[in-house]
Amino acid sequence: MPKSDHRIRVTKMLIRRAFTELLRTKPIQSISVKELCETAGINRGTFYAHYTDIYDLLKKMEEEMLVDFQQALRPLLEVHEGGITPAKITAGIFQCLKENADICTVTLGPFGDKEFAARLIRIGRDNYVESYQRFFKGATPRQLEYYYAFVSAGCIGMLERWLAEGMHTSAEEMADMAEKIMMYGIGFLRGEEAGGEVKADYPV
Amino acid sequence: MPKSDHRIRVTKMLIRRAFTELLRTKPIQSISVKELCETAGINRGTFYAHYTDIYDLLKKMEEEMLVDFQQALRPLLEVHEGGITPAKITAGIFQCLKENADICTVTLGPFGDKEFAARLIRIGRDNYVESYQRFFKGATPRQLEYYYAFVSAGCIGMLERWLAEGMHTSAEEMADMAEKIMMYGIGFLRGEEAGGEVKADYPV
DNA sequence: AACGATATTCAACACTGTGTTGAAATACCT
DNA sequence: AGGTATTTCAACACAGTGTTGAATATCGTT
Repeated sequence: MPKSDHRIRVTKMLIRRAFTELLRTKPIQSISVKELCETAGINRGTFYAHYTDIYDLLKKMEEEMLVDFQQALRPLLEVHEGGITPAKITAGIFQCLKENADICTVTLGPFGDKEFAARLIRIGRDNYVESYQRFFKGATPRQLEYYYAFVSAGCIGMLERWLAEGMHTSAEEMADMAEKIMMYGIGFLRGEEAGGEVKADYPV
Repeated sequence: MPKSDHRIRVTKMLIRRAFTELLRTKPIQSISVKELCETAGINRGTFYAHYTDIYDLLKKMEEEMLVDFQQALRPLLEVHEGGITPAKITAGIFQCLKENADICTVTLGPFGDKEFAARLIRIGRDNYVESYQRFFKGATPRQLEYYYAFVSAGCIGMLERWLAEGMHTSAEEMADMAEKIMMYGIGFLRGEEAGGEVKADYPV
């Protein structure tokens, strides 16, 4: 039982390549199935054999990326109490995004899909929030909500800028910056490394 | 010379009302001009007399919102050195968004437009970045870039959550939270009000 | 109130893209 | 090499697009 026919893989590869190529020049809403198939060099009927429409294609591509994303995070999260710092987790995230740059530059780019970013955020959410909650009992749930809304969107914003600039900075350095901004806010710009209490109290 | 015919205003109002109504139920990409005109109760030809397509309509609605946005910010920015705190500016921003909730819930919502959020960010950018640069000479330009990318996206993220929750929190409180997160990072959750040096050194 | 000007309606048009069909051709895997 | 699965191809009905011109309704002004 051939899990994946060679022809199918080729077809899907052609479709996806053509799709990302088109997305570099125009927003998704003005890409038609017809045009996509012509640039991919495949028959239109073949497209419909695999996807229902353009947005279905996008969704499935994102899906596969998110599987990678989850897999990249899992080993980091499993140890959890075994000396893994939040910085390392964050670095792992950036690294994973870097490895999937071709898709991410599109889905996180100016013509990208908001929902995709939202899902990236949601994946991180459950892992981070509970750690926070344990260590900041004084904070109200609403404050926690908004803090997470802020920093998650903030990380996405950094990621977008990073991708837009060709990812010259290393994943580790990006993670380090993100971590520090989350920890110290604007203190980050003052090279505030030894934050004292705040850092010490943060879950390891 | 009548600057705006009464009929035109009525037509545009009907179109926009129908548009936001439809956007509450389905993503923009599956709204056709035909359907829009039917729910608006106007002729399809009339739509094309004012807009070229659905996205043109969205763009023009966003445009008007951004004019409001700019106007709401200008008085705050003009004084600039006269005792206006960043907190007040931020509160003004949240207030403006709240007044344009009908459009913003759409353009910043899950089916919304990334470019719109990006433009909101860009408007704030020029005003904030130079203030930062003046006071944080130790920071590299890249650090400034990424710090701004982080906090601007962070604010948008908070805004989105705020809109999604029906804006029950006051604009002032939102601004206060945003401000503190930007200043103290996670220290915000520990009720860190008297940040000492950091706050004192921050531009007024 | 009546005017010219302007906006909207309406029906019709050609056109593009959609999504599906069945049969033929092609490539796959064992 | 053979049976199977995939792709191709032409054709189809269908829905939405964007534009047209003439008729109608509404406007601002005198």
